[in-house]
Amino acid sequence: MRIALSLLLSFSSQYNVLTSPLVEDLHKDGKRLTPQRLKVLNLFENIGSGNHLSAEEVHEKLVKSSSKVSLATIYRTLRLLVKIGLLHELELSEGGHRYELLSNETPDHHHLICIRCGRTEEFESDEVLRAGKIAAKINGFKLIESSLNVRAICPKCI
Amino acid sequence: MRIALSLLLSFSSQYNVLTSPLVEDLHKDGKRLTPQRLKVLNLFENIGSGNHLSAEEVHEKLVKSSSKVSLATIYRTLRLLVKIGLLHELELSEGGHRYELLSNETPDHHHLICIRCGRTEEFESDEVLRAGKIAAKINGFKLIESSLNVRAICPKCI
DNA sequence: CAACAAACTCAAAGCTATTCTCAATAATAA
DNA sequence: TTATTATTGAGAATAGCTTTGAGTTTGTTG
Repeated sequence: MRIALSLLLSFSSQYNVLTSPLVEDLHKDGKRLTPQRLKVLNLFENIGSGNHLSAEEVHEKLVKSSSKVSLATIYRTLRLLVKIGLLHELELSEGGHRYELLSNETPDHHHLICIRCGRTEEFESDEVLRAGKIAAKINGFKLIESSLNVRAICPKCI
Repeated sequence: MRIALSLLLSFSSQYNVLTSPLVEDLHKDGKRLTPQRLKVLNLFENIGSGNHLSAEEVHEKLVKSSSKVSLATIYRTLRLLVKIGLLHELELSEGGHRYELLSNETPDHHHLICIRCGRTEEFESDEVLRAGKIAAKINGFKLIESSLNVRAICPKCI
């Protein structure tokens, strides 16, 4: 078991940019780097940024790749990774949160969501960001985040 | 009781544009115009379009104005009014649906939502609509609705 | 006005996403 | 290596919103 983890670690540090900041951030807080946390993070790195998974989907995917991680742990891990700043949490309208890799290169973006299958595409738009900023200012609100959710039906589901 | 309803009806038809189409739509389907349905619709007309209530809020307001309508009925009525096309259903992110009067004069609009108290302001933006339309087209999606939800904190809650 | 299905109320039950519990396990620091 | 203590797994519990059921009331139509 010890050997397996070492392998996992060295593998990760070769291929995953996020592993070492993760380790540091965790240890700073007396937290631990566990195989489960790595598995979740690796999953997001493998599917790449621009993909959005719910806790349930993360769970499914890990189970399918014969990496069983309990759902409770996934919820805990997702929260942790969001706090650390490695994942970004979206709140889509059709119930439930989704998560995506937060990389520095990814600017603020919006989502095109298929209401049938949940497929999500993202796009950027300065105009949209500007509109949100202006609306908040006019009403005296303190802006947190503005996201355009375009509800639509994707080609496969039409 | 019969008298009360007649009064309500004639009152409604003088002041509420929506009552007669409501009656027709209902009867067409063998459905009935009940005082409860009128009360819900009147509430939305009184607060005017541009206000968004959850089922729970509709319930509260009716109870306060000493018009007790059960919560179950409110849920059923809201669904009905949406189906008929008199109300528009929003799905905001922080859980739960909200409803607003759908009038022909109200163009597509977006929402500025206080994440603390739920206060919601609306605004319009052609740029935003255009951005949604373009995104859907590029990805081959069939557009249903695009709404910009600006999550923010309102002056009272800061 | 009477008959009858629709709709109402109240309360209980359902969802569904998330959190909690706690014994068992395992990552870390010394 | 060992002690310490964070973390895990599994399922039960929660929370909030929503729906359903049973029994009663009430629009509506002829």
